Amino acid sequence: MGTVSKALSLLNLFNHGRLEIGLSDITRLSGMNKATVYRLMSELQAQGFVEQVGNDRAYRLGPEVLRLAALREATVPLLSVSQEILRQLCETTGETAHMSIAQGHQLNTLTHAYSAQHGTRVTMEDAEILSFHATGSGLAFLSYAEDGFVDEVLAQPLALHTPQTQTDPQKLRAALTRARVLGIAESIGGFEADVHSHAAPIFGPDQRPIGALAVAAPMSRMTTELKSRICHELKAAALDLTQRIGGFCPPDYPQDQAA
Amino acid sequence: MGTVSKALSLLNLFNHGRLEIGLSDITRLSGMNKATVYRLMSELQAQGFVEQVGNDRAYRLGPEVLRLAALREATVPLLSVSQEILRQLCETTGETAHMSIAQGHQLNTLTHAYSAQHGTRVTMEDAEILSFHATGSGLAFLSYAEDGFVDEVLAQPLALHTPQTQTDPQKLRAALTRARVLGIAESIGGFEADVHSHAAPIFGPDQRPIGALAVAAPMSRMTTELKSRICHELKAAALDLTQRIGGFCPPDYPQDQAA
DNA sequence: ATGATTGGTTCATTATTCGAACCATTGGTT
DNA sequence: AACCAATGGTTCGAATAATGAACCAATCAT
Repeated sequence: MGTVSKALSLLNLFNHGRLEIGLSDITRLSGMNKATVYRLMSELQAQGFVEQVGNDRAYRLGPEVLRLAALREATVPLLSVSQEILRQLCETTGETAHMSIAQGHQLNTLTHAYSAQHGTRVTMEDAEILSFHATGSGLAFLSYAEDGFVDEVLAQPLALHTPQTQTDPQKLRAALTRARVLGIAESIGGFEADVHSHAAPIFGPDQRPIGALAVAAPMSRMTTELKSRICHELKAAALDLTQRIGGFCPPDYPQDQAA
Repeated sequence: MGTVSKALSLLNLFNHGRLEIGLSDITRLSGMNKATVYRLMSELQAQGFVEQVGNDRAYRLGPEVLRLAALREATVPLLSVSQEILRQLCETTGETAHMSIAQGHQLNTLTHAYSAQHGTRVTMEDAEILSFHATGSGLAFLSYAEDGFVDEVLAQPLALHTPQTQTDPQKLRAALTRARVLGIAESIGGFEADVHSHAAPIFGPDQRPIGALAVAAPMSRMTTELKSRICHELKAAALDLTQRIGGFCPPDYPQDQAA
């Protein structure tokens, strides 16, 4: 691994539970030498990717990432288009909608929208890490991911987020096959108890999945009627998003007959 | 300059006019060796900071920056708070409002809001590079920046964006002094012809400026009455933003008497 | 066919990164 | 007050990784 990758991998230590990290913690978490970490962080800081704050000198992500994100949006308007689509999707379904993308072996939520229709709702955080095997989004992504990638994910230890989490690779593969037929994956209480989520993959210019669009509802509200409305709206929304960011569905992706 | 800085500096080659760049162009623009550039870009690509697209293999910013930006927003909600404030600011003033932050020797717009009040308006792009000496935002930032920083900026050649651009360091310093007294800087047609912009600095936790909030109006609409409304609203908005991101105004920053 | 691009690769040389040990401060315990 | 265990930060010889001129292969316009 080159120096640049090492430095950038340090940025992956930050997450919602660890927005600020001190030098010693970074050293421990990364397993690198303290002097190395210090130099790398200093360079990241000089470039604005992290900043040091407070009297404990803890590091946190810097403002430079905002500029880059704004430019990325100018290149591929994934966020802005998603937000528009999510606003509509959460209204037509009455439930929480969110979008996430895969980066390496991680699936991250990037943006979400709530419906005002019900008093209770599934709540979300942006930049949250989802697991592939326990969420609708993850399964939707995997259902059209390369075989090798699926193998890698299923070969790793699969966390048991709730008592309902499916961790049997055999059964997960069966779920992926079902998802490929429907174009929609679902998870019933697999990540958060009491949450039933449906998701559809989003595709990039190379016809490979880049992430997923999902609708998450409290299990108590899930009816056959709601389920079919969600599936219908979700597929339309995911297709719309795929196309508007310049992507293409693979030829074997099931299209709705009525369209 | 370390390897990490070299790699990250390559990301600065991207801008609105150059969203995608081929290997040879990056080599030329950066002045580095082609093999070096190739390796650095490969590492950036492996980490998701850039991606290669199309049959010409051109590089563009990757999705990883979105994830980091979402996390940065969770740390310091600069963007989301700004957007809320800008929506209000553009309504009360009837003119285009925008927010920009300084990173190194660059000032970048991050987000903006248009008013629907008039048929004509000043239009903006996010992630646009502003110049310090020719914009209200730049002068607002400089008016409370460290002396050394001001010296550095004014020592560089100052671009003449329009015939009205002020490039005399002497007169610019005088403008900064005026801005310090008012808490507001202005630029009359200095960056874009026909645009009159007012701006107020935004401060970080260390009482130093991090960027600026600005209102840009067509010169033809600028009246004494509008000017005073803009100044009033702008100062309130900038103070609000500063406080809501955990920042503090320096003690010598002029507060409105009525508050 | 030709010549000039392009993206990508090789490998000996060289310069940078690495990391154990060290320093200076801070904050808590006794 | 003395002590200990943290913290962030620094040093310098040894080890490693970055460098860049030259080289391929493919594409494209002439």
